[in-house]
Amino acid sequence: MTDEALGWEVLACEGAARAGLLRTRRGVIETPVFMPVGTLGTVKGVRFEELEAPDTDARIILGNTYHLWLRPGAEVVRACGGLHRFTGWGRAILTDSGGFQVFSLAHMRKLTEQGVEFRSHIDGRPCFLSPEISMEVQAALGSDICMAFDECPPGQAAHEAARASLELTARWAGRSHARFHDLQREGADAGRPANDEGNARQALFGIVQGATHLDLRRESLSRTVEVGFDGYAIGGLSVGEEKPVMYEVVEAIAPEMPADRPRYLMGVGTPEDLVECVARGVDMFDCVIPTRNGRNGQAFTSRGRLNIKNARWATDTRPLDEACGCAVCRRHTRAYVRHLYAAGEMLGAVLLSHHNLAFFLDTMRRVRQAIRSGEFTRFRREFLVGLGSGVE
RNA sequence: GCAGGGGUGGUCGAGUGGUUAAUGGCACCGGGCUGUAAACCCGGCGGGUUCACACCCUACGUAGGUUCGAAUCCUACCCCCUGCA
Repeated sequence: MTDEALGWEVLACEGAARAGLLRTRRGVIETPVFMPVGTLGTVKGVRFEELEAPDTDARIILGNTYHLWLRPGAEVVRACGGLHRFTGWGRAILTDSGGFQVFSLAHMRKLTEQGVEFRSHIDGRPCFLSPEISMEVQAALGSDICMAFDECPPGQAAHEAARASLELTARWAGRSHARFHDLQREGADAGRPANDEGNARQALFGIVQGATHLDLRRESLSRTVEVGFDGYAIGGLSVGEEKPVMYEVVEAIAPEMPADRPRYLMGVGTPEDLVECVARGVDMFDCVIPTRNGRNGQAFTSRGRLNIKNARWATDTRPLDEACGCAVCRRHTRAYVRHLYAAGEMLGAVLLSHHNLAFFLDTMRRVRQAIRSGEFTRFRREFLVGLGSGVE
């Protein structure tokens, strides 16, 4: 077992922005990177072939502990050889720990020091998730990057509540770390690549909380770093706080995160958020927006958002985004996609999801290239102007 | 021809004397969605004036009538469906 689960190298910086290489046991990932969300072992509406195609070329996707734990169950995935073999996705996978569900399912869970008791959103039966169980599930899934089990408080959490939450998250970070490394030593990791010469273990990221309170964020950061992780994430943003506040927190905290580790901003964001947070020092992102909004009829374009449901596109024979070279934009018109969507045809949602992911991933490619060539400042300015120009 | 049933807003369909511009569904129009309880949720939806409160028109097959008041009751007519001839 190699000591380092991940390789991390910064290739270029511009201001706080950095372009780097993240070496996982399943391939090299150029950063800044956007990770499509595939909660249940599927990036909804998009086949793996399409995620691997040049116009998209996703190098790493997400899976979710909570959802896969409930269905089909960790042991089913383990019995099938881990999440990669189970799904047929051979590139890297990062699994979230279930911490976000502590927030998103807040009204149907009970929080204790030991862990969280959820009522299953599927059938209502009680299910207990803890740092240890989350690590066990993630080992069974065999993801390449695991996340510590955290508590994600609402963005508006007051100082006192945010402190209590942060401290619980810090204790859970220690427990996650301990159980994770025991499991690695025990060989519980179901996802070791067949051709893995280095016999690399899974990686584990810690999560910084503290809501919008910078003193708490700094404290959370130092306590998380104290535990020692392969990478560090900012959690608990884009969960109800105002956008300028989110940018402030990222701007203050990201540059203070260990420079020799990747920095991951969880759950963010819109195209604008990606560029703005890269500018503030973030390397990794994930968000459901491109797929969820795609399924709900919205296309992201270089000129802003386009609601395909709008009557104005009924006979528009242009692609979703005239500046986009994705497979959908090369072949289909707004009129056709709108027709599919209006008719309730699943292909409408599929095409929008594909385009949105291609747009997000292409944006990140351009971001990386801009940083490497020292033109990120200009890129950022022009990109934002483009987004604000409006779809005609 | 006789008997019975029925004609309601873009559409299907409630409503059988008084908060009825008229319940619902669909269609249509618009908005939202940030570590996915989401192919979901919310709003609008006769016309006109008004920023708005509000007001004015026009509406339940057609034309009359009864009534303080009618989509609802009465009469005639038109049309549709079912059964019998």
